[in-house]
Amino acid sequence: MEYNFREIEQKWQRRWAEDGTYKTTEDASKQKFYVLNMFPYPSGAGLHVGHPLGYIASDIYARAKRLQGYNVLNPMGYDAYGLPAEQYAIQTGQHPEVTTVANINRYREQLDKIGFCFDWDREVRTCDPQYYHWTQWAFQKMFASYFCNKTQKAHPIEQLIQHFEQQGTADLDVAQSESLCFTAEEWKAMDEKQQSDTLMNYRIAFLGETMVNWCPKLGTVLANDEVVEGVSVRGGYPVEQKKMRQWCLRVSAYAQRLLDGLETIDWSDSIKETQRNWIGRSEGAEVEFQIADSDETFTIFTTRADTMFGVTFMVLAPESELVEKVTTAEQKQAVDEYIKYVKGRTERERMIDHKVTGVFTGSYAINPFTGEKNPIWVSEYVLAGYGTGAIMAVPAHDSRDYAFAKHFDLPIIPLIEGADVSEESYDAKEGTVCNSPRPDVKPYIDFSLNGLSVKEAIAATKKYVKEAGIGRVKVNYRLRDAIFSRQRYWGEPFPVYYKNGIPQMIPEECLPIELPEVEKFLPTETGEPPLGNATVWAWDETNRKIVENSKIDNKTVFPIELYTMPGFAGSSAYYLRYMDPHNNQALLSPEAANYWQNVDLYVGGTEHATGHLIYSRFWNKFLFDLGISVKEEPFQKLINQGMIQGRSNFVYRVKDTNTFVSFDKKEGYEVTPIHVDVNIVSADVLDVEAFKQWRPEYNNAEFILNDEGKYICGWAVEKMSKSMFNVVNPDMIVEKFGADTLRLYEMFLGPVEQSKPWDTNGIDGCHRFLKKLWNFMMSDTTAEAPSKAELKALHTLIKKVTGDIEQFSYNTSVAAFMVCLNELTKLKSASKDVKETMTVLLAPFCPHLAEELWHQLGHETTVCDAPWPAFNEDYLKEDNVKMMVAFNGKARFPLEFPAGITPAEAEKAALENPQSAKWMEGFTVAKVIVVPGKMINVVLKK
RNA sequence: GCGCUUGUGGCGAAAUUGGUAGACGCGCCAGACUUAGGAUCUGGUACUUUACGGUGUGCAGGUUCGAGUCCUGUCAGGCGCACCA
Repeated sequence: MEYNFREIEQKWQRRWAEDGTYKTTEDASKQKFYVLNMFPYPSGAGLHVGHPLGYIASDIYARAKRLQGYNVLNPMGYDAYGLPAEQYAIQTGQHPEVTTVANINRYREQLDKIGFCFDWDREVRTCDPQYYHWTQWAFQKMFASYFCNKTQKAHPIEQLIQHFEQQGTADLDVAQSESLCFTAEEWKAMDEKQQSDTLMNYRIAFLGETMVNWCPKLGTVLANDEVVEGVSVRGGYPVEQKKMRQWCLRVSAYAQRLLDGLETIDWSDSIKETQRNWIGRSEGAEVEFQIADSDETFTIFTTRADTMFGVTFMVLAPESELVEKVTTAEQKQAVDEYIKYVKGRTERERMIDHKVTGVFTGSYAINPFTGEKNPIWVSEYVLAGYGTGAIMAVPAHDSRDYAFAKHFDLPIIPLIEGADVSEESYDAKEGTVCNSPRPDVKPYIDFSLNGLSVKEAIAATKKYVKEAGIGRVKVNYRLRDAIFSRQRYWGEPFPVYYKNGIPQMIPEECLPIELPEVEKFLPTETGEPPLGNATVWAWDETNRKIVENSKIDNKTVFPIELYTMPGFAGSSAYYLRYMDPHNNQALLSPEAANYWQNVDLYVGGTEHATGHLIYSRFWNKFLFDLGISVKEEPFQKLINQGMIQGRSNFVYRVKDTNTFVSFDKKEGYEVTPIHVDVNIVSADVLDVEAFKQWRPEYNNAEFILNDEGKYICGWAVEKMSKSMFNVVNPDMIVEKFGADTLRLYEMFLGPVEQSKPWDTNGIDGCHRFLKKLWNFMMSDTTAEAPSKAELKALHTLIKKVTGDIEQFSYNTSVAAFMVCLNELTKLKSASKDVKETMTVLLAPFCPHLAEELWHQLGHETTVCDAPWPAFNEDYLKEDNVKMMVAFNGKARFPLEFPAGITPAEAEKAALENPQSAKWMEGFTVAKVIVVPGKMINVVLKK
């Protein structure tokens, strides 16, 4: 009987769907295991062979875990809100929902053909009101919370209000946009609007006036991770900085917890490091400087408190509010011109060339350690958004300050013994401090750092600064608050309306607020976001429902927020929703949360390292503070699958002709390489007839073939994309070889984590293996107990596959299957036990085939519920052991010993062997090292 | 510049604690069966050498009886961050 994969795969896919084989329910008698893939954005192009790589790996893992007795949750869904559908809508008028649903259906069809064990009953779509109900709900909870630095967690905003009523801002240690100072009386005296504005300074979801990445071409703001090198990730359009009133999430409040949490999770070092980088913790000190001839002071942040004696000037960020205050009348014109120049420079220009520019303000600051007057400058190299937007410059020990000092001819004072700063600054944090204070200068204060190491000096200075009351120890983070509004249509609407300019939350019971219909998906003529086109988008406060805009009277009917939420809103807590996807009373029930806890294994690409994976962790921590999520970290183990690149093929057109020359004959011709569809090329040999049909202009193409009469194509590894004609579609592979072959081959290609080019050529080997396996399994079966040799081959496989499952080393598992099958075929094995065990081991990799074989072997139940085979070490033990006898580390000859021989006996036998005499001639034996089961090394001396 | 990561045949790649480098597959070579082969099966295949042998895991050192693996330095590719004080 032939291996008819089409019939087998169709049959079992249908049966699994009918029987609900992969439906998962909470089962307290079993240990849970939650496997999750990053859910896809359903793009119009459909899946290519690269997309399922991670899904296959996690599917194998999920299936193996189920066989090992776990209750496995393996859901799938769609990140359905996104820009491409909206752009398509703008161009064609097609509603994004229509496009999205069509794309989802196509994805589902393609996914179904590969035989995943997803529980589709738990599918979620971020654009479904039943789903975004809880996105809106979480936003409202963040609005109603603030973050306390002492408890390091979120609390209800009412607690903060109470604090204000009792003592104003006294004794307050909370996450905030800016440091405010008012008394309880002042708080009580505020009107409603003032109180609302004040609370925005503390809420976790808040309305803030911030500099945003504005993309004029897309007509929306973008998050930092959506902008690369000054252009948008999607579309590559220029992005500029603009001050706007936006919804923001106070992600920065969680910076320390986001950092600490990394220690508890099982992620790759590189991705953890990327996150640490992104969070950017730096420990330092804030020090206050008095402005000379003025009552004003200002604060700088430094990580090099030890360099206080080397400060020769101060620098303010051009955006700093201090600039105006300190600029003298004589310098005003120069400063204004400079500010104008900086504003004219785009973010991109500033990033590309680091020009040394700046201007003197005319004022001086008094160094609290030396008493010297340091000139205050303004320069674009100081960033307004980090620290205090002001620095003390120590040119001897900071390369940027050094460049600035050299350019403007400012003094440079070295502070480390032996540091040569004539050519460049000495930035290293090591060495012995000197010149602090300088020996030739009368000390200004009774404090010296001379003779200390840099580390000691930093600590000593911090201590002094704190005690003298001129500053404080401070930790700064690079992590910014997330901008949470987008000026788009296709996203979650905010459950917010505006009552006399004060944002109000739509009552929780009225959620979800559904996305309104609009005529046009573009911004309105007045520049409002697309939701400004909606005609039914007003909140009737008394009747608690959405009504026509025409009814807005700002007494009982109010306008609703026109912004929508960004892409990461819906993807931040989707893993929680899978636990209880149909619950319309809560995001999820406490029962579901307690059973499934968090994701045990998360699989996805590295591109989300600083976006989704930060936002999700933040979101989960917030829900954890609320007691909704039961684990502090959402994803315990993370595997990042590599990208599959395309392997493009080229034909070579001879210049000015319609003649194409074979790759191996093109020497001597002037040719233009042209991308050719890889689907009409097999093993780099072009299907000439198909090529003629491919494009009308090639109908009459002529070919210069090679000596074998073939047209050979050139090739290159490139990104898999339509324009390169190198997209390989999984459906085509499934059609030709079957899903099980595709699954096996994708794993056999190499380590899951590694990026690699797709090469259809190698797939034959995997397909051949399955055919051979089929023939072996379908041959006559006996009930006889397997022989020793059979058991050895089998248990070698059990050991290898069981170990590989945990390691994600599936390429070596496939190789082990091949070796095992070869062994068993040679042994003419026909034992039913052996066949059954192999079938179970195969089930995670090739579920359709395994299921068919399982039933052919006489089982009625699904192979998914079979027990995972137990490994027995005894079967691997040999009667005889071959050990290599080596002299001075060089392997010379193998020698056979009975199993269980002692090292001493082996040593004796090796030395007495006649073959050894030849090597030992003229030498004496210095020592003998026996590596049991492997090697006997005889160390010789002259 | 800083951080992470990877360098092994013609190709994709294997190699528990240092212990016969190159498993397995592709490709290639030879053979078998075939009217035929882009089917199937068998054997071979790191390089070099007629052979004995010699050389081999980016490069240069080191530790060791023994190094792909450990240490030091260095080069190259990939990724991330980047005027963060």
